[in-house]
Amino acid sequence: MTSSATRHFFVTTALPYANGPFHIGHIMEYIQADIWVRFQRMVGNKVHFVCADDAHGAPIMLKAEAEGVTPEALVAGIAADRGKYLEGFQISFDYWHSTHSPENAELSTAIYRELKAAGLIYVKPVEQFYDPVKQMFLADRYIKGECPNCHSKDQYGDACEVCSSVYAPTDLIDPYSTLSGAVPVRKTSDHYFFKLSDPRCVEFLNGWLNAPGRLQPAVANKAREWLTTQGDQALSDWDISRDAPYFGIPIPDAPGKYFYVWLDAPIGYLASLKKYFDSGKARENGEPRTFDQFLSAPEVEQIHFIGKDIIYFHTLFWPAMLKFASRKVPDHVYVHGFITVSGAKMSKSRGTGISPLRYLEIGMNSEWLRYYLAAKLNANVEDIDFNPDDFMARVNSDLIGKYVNIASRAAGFITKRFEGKLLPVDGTRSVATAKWNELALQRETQIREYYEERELGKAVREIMELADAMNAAIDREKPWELAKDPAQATRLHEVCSDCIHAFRQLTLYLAPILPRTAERAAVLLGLEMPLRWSQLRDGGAGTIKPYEHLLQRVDPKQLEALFDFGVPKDKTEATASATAAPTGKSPEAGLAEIAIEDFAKIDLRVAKILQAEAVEGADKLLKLTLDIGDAQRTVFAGIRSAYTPEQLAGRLTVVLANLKPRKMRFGLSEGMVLAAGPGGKEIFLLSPDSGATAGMKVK
RNA sequence: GGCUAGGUAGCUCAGCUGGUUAGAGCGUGGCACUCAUAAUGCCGAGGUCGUGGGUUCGAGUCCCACCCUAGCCA
Repeated sequence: MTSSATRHFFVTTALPYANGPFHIGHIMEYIQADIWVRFQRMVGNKVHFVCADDAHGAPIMLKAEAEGVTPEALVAGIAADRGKYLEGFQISFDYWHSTHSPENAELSTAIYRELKAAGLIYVKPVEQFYDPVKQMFLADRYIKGECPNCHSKDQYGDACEVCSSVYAPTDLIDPYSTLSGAVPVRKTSDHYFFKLSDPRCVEFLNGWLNAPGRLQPAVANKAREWLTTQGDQALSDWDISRDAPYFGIPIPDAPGKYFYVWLDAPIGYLASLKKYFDSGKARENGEPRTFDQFLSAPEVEQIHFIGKDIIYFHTLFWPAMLKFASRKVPDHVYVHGFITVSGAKMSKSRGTGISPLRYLEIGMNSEWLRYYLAAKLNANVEDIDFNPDDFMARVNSDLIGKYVNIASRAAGFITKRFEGKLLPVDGTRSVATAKWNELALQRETQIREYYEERELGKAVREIMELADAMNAAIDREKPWELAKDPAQATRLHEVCSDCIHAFRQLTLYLAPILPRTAERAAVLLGLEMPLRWSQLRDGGAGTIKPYEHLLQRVDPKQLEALFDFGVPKDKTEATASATAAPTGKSPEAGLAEIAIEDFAKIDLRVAKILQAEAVEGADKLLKLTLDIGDAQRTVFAGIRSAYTPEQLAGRLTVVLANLKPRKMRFGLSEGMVLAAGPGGKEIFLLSPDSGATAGMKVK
């Protein structure tokens, strides 16, 4: 029952850069947005949900060149793969387009012309590094050199990774192009700028940012800080042009100039929507208006889901661009944090993180992930952690043990004893389960609000509380005992009918998160599709089909397979392999006594460190080659924060030689060197007194 | 370095504008039960709320400093 009028939404997720497949972070964002979108549809609102590939820019141009294909072909290849991810995770986009499209070129050009007409575009010469071999200007990331501050070699053009100082690429000592190796030359070229510092922009943005409820408070704060900072950090104008060669959209009346990819990327939201309308798909979805009518309609709420890394573009440039191109501005930008894996930041280069494709390929249920993420997501800009043990516990306990279990406990009786027939809901009956319906409906408003506010974790908690209450009520009624007494048949029928009605309501509450399970449950229950929030109040008599399992449990083997890249399952293991002492606790407090036989199982030996080297891609590990007397061993030790390779080579230490070898991403670690200390810089490697030689047993 | 957010039971997280013995779920210990995908129910154990100061009759909740984590710095 919606008392308010139907709302109309235009919803997007951030456009993924088309130089590679989706990673788990993309999928998380899509799942978050998709759950919200499905919820809105269920309560009767109209949503048009689109996205597109972000196809332009130098990285794609260069990658295509490296692979010997055209940028178009590269992007098409990426796009061809998108569908299996989106279907696999049940992301219900209405349209998926590309920024490399006629619609986007048309819209970008039009918006640019309007900004120009508004007096917000100007041209200014810019001196930049230029690669004389590749014959192109170089973005900061394509220039390396020696840090002007700490003199570390091979630092990028914008900041030093060693001393963290920030500088201009022209400050680098002995700069070189990472593309050709050539020494870059300075060259001047005209660049086009969007005058964000214009008082009109600043005034507009102040108003836009401060509109109540528009942005999450943390996001509004951040944007306001950017907007109001004075001095050399003050808001500056935005360089929106790039010189040829560039894969992008040509700037009108400016030969050899292209729009910077970040100008046409957000316009891609509109381009995708336009294509969706022009292709007739919007009409199929019940939207009679044209693209222009819809986009400019005041009641249409325009909403962007994005990650916290691109707040700057979406809260300053994007609304300002739209405003001064005389268009409607976004109503909300909803920002989420990143996903970490076992507490470690995911990173493609390090190979950590979860491959969404692998997740699907090894047969893991997409709804497990949808549920797990929903259980952890909130409306804040907070990172959330994917923890394998937590994942399994959460999914198995909540979805199987609590939710599905309710149907599973009652359906057998209904089918075998009552020919599948349900009694209608009746709160006046004396059975313990009869009151539950009322309880479930009391929580409706709250659950609805949580969905609306993107407090998915809270919604899940609320729903699971209901499931707990039902399971407890079933235990009070003991249907298995009622079943033994023919005189109690009616009572049994009442209890079990209540269970199935409860299952229907829980299914509806969970449907935005578990669309496929909800659909299968709907078949079982004979519910009309698509599912609607109003079916919470159905509660009549009905007939169900014989029950089949709707969801499987998470199998630990699958989780192992998911992480079987040699990545340590939890990052403490990697460091623990080097620090034998339990941190912070005295041994007598932490460990039980052992017998001498136990100690005899431990093969400790003096080892000579023949070689020590940093491990590329692991900032905590050193790779050690050890002489342990009769053999050489490779050991990865998490001691890089305390030792440099030079300090270690040649010295003696103690190694646990019969530790089960551990496969790591970087290779096999065949032992553990002993060290003490809490970690960080305070790690102290053990050494024998002088006279000891490699291979001697420690006893 | 500047800024932002966070640091609460083994794990994942709630704790509104400061107010009686700090909560939940999972895990764990015990008991019960067997309808249910080793599912469910009942009872219990577990926290000096990052550290150190301060304000207050009273602080996880406000202020200051510091430590740690993550991110942003166009």
